[in-house]
Amino acid sequence: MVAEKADLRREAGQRTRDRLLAAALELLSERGPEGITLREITDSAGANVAAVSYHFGSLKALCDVAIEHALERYLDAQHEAMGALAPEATLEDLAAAFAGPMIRSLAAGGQDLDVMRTVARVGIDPPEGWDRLAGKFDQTRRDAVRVLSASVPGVKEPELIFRTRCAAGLLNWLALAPIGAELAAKSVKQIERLLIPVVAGAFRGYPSAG
Amino acid sequence: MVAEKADLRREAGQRTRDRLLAAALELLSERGPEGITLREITDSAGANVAAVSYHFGSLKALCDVAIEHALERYLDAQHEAMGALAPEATLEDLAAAFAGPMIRSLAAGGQDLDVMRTVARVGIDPPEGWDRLAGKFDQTRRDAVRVLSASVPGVKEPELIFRTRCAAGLLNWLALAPIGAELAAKSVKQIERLLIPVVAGAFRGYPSAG
DNA sequence: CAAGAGTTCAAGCAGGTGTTTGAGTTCGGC
DNA sequence: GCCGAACTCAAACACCTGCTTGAACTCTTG
Repeated sequence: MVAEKADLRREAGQRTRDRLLAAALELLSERGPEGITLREITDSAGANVAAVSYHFGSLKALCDVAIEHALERYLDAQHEAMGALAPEATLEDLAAAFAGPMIRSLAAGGQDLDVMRTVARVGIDPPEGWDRLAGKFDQTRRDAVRVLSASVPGVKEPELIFRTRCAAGLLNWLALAPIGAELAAKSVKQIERLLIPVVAGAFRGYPSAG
Repeated sequence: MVAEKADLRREAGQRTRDRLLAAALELLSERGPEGITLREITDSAGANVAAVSYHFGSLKALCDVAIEHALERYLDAQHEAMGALAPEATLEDLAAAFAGPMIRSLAAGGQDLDVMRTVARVGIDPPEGWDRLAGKFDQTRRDAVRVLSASVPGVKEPELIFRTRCAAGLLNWLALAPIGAELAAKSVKQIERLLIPVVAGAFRGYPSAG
């Protein structure tokens, strides 16, 4: 309780660092790492161009940190949703948990949605970004397959993984495409009513093998 | 049969125009309109930078023409596939027709896949691009809903449209994301075996209302 | 108070951007 | 053979890119 001196210089520095990260996240969610400009970020954050070099070393490093932060928040949300699932959960339970973070982010907008869109872009914009981060999605995929293998009999694991990746891809598409923006105008309940049957149907497949 | 003089100047001009369009299409499919460079296109096409201004007026105009061409080829393929469907086609028939062009393009690669990816990017990269082209997708959507309304009873048309857009979104995601690249290594038959149950399942929804 | 670390800032750098220009080449029509 | 149209080209343009620099400012420490 002693060395709690408020070093105002460091606090101010942290604040501009955070503002830079927030501005970068918002712009990354809109245009991706390639469509972003150093001056855009610093203008939006109310900082000098040199602040990026000072706090992060380079524009690319700032983007990497912002993306990593976003991915962390994304995975936390997914992990929390999937972790609460019992192994004998129904397909609808699984679909609701799997799509839950995206549905809530769509309805909420703001930084939550920025996070989802930024992560979604990882899958399409920079080939090297995906290579570095691909492994991070394994856990959620395994969580889903665990439930699926009970709920969708007669379909082998590689195919269940494929269906999980399709469902994730669809959700990512919603985060980025105009249809997601239209969806975002609705309430959580309305979005669930529309989306969960689709996700669950994709999981189950047709004709069903069981 | 008379005025068929071969004007070599014009033919040569058309050839560089076509090379520019082909190079633009390939780069657009990889990085989208924002991630593209004039010199990249002209280098790849073996043309001078001024050729773009001469033949198209500007880089943006070249991209617009390339995207429009791609969209045309895309819609032709979809229209052909969906047009052959009988109103009483099964859900699997519909899914096979709906996903057919994408499946074949994934397996074929090359310019066919470039077309699909370029069109897919229209949905996410430039907000104004979608506004201009959104109407072009209505016909295919109506074709799908026509079959769906018979095969998926108890679900109203707006929801059927939503499911169709989800299916299209998933296919677009496959065109752009790494999972599509993995899929592309397989044969048409293998891709169909994996993908059609997912698309048909998304169309049908779960639990099925009928 | 002076020394110094942490942070911000205007200015400037080399290099890349899309576009224009004016001369140059190639060919058909007279 | 010569004119003019179609086309290509190197050079230059004004602007924008990410990044660095050296001086300033702010606050802590001694």
